[in-house]
Amino acid sequence: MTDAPAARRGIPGATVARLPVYLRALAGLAATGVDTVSSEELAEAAGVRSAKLRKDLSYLGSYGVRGVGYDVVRLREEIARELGLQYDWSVAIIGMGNLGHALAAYSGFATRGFRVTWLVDEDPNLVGSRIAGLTVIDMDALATQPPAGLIGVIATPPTAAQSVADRLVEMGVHSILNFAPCVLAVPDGVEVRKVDLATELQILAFHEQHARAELGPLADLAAVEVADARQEATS
Amino acid sequence: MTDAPAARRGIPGATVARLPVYLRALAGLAATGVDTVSSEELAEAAGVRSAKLRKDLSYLGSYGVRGVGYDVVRLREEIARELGLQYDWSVAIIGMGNLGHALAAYSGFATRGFRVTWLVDEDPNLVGSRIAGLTVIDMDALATQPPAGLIGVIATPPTAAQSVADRLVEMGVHSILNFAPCVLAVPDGVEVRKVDLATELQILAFHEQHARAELGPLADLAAVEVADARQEATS
DNA sequence: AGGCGCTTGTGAAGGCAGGCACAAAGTCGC
DNA sequence: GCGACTTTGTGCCTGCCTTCACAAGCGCCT
Ligand SMILES: NC(=O)c1ccc[n+]([C@@H]2O[C@H](COP(=O)([O-])OP(=O)(O)OC[C@H]3O[C@@H](n4cnc5c(N)ncnc54)[C@H](O)[C@@H]3O)[C@@H](O)[C@H]2O)c1
Ligand SMILES: NC(=O)c1ccc[n+]([C@@H]2O[C@H](COP(=O)([O-])OP(=O)(O)OC[C@H]3O[C@@H](n4cnc5c(N)ncnc54)[C@H](O)[C@@H]3O)[C@@H](O)[C@H]2O)c1
Repeated sequence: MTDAPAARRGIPGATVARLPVYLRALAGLAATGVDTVSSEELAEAAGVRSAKLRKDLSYLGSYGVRGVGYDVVRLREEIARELGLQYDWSVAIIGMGNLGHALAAYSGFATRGFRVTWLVDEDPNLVGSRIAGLTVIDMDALATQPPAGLIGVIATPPTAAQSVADRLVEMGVHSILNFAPCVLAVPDGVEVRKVDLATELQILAFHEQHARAELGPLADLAAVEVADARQEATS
Repeated sequence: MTDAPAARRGIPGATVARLPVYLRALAGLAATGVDTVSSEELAEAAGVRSAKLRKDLSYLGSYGVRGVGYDVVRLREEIARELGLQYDWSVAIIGMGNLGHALAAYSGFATRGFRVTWLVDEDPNLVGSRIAGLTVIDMDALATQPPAGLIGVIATPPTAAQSVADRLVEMGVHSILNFAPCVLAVPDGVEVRKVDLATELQILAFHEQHARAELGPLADLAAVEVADARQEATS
């Protein structure tokens, strides 16, 4: 914006998704006292190719020095600024079941520019109780003070996820992280990202099955066969 | 393979990643008694464009009927088979902390072709205890019976993740789901997928910042400013 | 039995992302 | 002060993914 002349709009989505990885790699390097890093070294730490890394960083501007590399501290600041981490973003977790509890107790948020500010549930037994130093409230209470820039984390059962999302959108939230295994319909301008365990495992199962098929055409499928014998064998 | 003449190799990765979503949408439709669905309807339920859906399904073969649509039951079977879900895959969760507990207690696995079979930790206080009906063991015990087709889920702190991954690879595992925020180095042929909270939030923060910038050039940044006043204001 | 309308499956085109390779640019040593 | 070495930034090319658009195919209705 006004204070970032080099930051042109239109950073590719794929690049944005990798910036946090670079940021973490840089944090690791900084912790070991390194103060300058080449694209080759940083790429190695981030698990990408160096050409890709350089192209990604070039979208932020020219913060490298040819023949030397990147200044670790400087690059961290630039990436963090690009991601908007110069602010502490508020996070509301909706649904304080097994997963919600684990998330609330997780310390990894605070260390990275995020502050869990609200814990929400609809269960009367939970509302009012204290978890990880916060008092659980209900959606109505959250709606009374909807801060701009709030990020909503949905950890309710899938059946409730859409209605929760609707209420969040209603109160002006336009960034949602969804743990419920379902598709959320939201208006344009609202960004939903999903974390889906079952999907990830199924993708792994696909690769596992194919890796196996390649090792041997009829390799023994040691995975437990499904108990209920299926009648139609072939089709 | 032998019983699937239509299943040609080389399904694009992007398509594989969407198949689980289609599968879930189909399950929802089947539950409501629908027995035939058009690409338009299914695409709507899955949150994608109908053309994309049709192209994705075409990689599996021609299971649709022109002028009618797809048979819900049949399509579910075909997708499930392609993903390798005719088997129950064994899952080992390594690291029984906050997250590991939540995962072990999660019922969403079993219902989708996955069976949590081993819970692993190195903490002597945890090894031997029972969680969600299973006895926690250590890595050595897991290594004595490494079943082919095992999927490893890493839920340890990031510092331990690489060594855990190494041991899993050693015992023949080549599908890993990593919850620890770090990059894992593995040999070719081993598939690692990561679930990374902090990354997802940071990506959301990026979009949040830009959505805000578009609404008004100098819109009020209501997000709490970082407490430690930063000396260098602009650059 | 034949036409009509609906939906699939897919060729073609456009866009985006990844990788290669090298010129530009800056540093270090002498 | 200059040359040689190192590393960045980027133009180009290749391949994958997405979207469009339509012909082929199927069932239903008359
Ligand atoms: N637990 C896991 O490891 C895990 C893993 C992957 C995905 N998930 C998904 O995460 C979600 C939560 O999982 P969980 O195990 O914590 O479930 P849970 O049943 O333990 O907790 C759900 C919580 O949401 C609350 N809730 C329900 N409707 C609500 C509403 N309308 N508004 C506010 N709160 C509401 C309930 O009171 C309950 O406390 C589920 O969708 C699940 O599929 C969980
Ligand atoms: N809790 C969350 O909500 C959450 C969210 C996102 C990411 N994560 C990540 O998931 C991981 C686990 O988080 P957590 O909150 O459960 O941590 P935790 O500290 O509660 O649990 C870690 C567990 O791993 C075990 N462990 C450590 N080293 C081990 C080894 N070498 N072999 C086997 N077990 C070992 C420990 O004994 C402990 O029980 C962390 O990397 C964390 O960053 C957690």
